[in-house]
Amino acid sequence: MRYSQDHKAQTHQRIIKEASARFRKDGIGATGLQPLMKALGLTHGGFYSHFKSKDELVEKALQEASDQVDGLCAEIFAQENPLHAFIDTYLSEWHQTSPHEGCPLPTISSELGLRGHPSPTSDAVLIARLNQIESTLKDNSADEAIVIMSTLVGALLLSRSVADAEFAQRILDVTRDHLKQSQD
Amino acid sequence: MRYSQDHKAQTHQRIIKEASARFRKDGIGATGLQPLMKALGLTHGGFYSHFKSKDELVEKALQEASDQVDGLCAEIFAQENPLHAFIDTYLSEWHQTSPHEGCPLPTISSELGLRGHPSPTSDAVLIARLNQIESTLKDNSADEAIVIMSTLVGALLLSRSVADAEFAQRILDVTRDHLKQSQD
DNA sequence: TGTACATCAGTGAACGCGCGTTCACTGATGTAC
DNA sequence: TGTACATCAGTGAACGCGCGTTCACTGATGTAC
Repeated sequence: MRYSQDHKAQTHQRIIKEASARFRKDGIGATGLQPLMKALGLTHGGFYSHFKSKDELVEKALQEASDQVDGLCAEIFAQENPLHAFIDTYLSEWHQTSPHEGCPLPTISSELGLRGHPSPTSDAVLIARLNQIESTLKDNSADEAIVIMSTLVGALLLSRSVADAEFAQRILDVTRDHLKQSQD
Repeated sequence: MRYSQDHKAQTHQRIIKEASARFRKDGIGATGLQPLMKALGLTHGGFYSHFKSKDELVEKALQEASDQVDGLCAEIFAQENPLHAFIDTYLSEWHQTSPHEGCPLPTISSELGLRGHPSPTSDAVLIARLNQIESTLKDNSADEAIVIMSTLVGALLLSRSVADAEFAQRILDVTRDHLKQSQD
C-alpha cells in the first residue's frame, strides 16, 4: 500500500534511529534485522526498499549516533567548565547504563577497523570528540585530547564489562577524579 | 577410536588455546565452533566430549588468555623499569596487530558484563593487571593503577578501530609518551 | 603371553533456529484524463 | 469533479547458510582373563 507524502522518509529515519540504538547496546553482529523491523511494527522484507544491505544501515546508523552525540555535546560544552562537564557526563551513571543513547566508541569500536566494518565515519566520530576536547584545553593540545579520550573510553568500557557493580562504580569515580584534577 | 594415554588432555588444551586466540581476534559471538574444530583437524561433533557448551569453553578460554598474559607480564614486570616496560609493550606495534595473543580486555570486554557472558574470571583478568601495576607505583596507589589501565585499554581499542593507520599509530605514541612522563 | 571385551575420543549426519537477502504480491495513495 | 490507472512502501513466504547442539556410530587402545 502506498503511504502519504513523507511516510517513507519517516520510516527510513525510524529504522536508522532504532538500529543506532541497538548497535550501540548489543553490538552490530548481534543485532538482527528481523527483530529490528519487528520492533518498529514492520516486516523484515521491507527493509530492502530502504537500504541495499545491512552494511549500508551500519554506516547510516553510525552517522546517526554521531549526530546524536554531537547534539548532546553541544549542550555539555556550552556549560561553564566544558571539559569537567564532559568528563562528568561521560563517566556518569546515566552513560554507564545507557549505551544505546551514548557514545558509540566504547560499544562498537571493537567491531570496526580490522574486525569488520572499516569506515571513515567511525574515525569522524572520534575526531569530532577530540576537537571538542582540544578546544577546551589551554594550550589546545591535540595530544592531551587523545589521552583524555582514551582514558574515558577505556574506563567506561571496563566499567561496563565488570561483573561486580561496586568495582564498576569505582572505576568511573576514580577515573573522573583523576581526569578532573589533572587539569592544571 | 580410542587414543593413547593423555591424548584427550592434549586435544582439550589445543581447543582452549585456539579458542582463546580466536575469541580475542574475532570476538566470542563471531567465532564458530565448527571452523574452530576444523582448524585443529577435528570434526565439530567431538567438541561436546570436551565441553558441555560454548559458554564453558568461553570461561576456560578466558582463563587461558589470562594465564598467557600473566606469563608475558611476569617477564615484563621483571625488567628494570617495570611500569615503563608494561606501557611500552601494551602500546607496541606487536600488541596493536596481535590481539589474538595479547590482552583480552580491549577485545572481549564489550561482550562481557551486561552484554552476554558475565563472569568473575573476566574481573580477575583486570584485577591481576591492576595489582601488578599498583606494585610498581611508589605510593601503591590502587586508584592510579585503575586510571593507567583504563588509558591503556582505551588507547589500544581506539587505535585498533581507526581506519587511518597513521592516526592509529599516533594514538599509541601519544598515549605512551603521556603515561611514561606522568610518572613523577 | 595371547585373546576377548569394554572403553570412549572422535566421526559425520542431522536437529531446529535465526541470520541476511530475494521476490512475487498487495492495495492505499498520487496522478492523468 | 469523477474515474482509471500507475506507483511503490510494505507484506510474508522462501532462499541458502552457518550457528550451537544431539546422537548413533566407529575402531584403536587399555584392561581382564
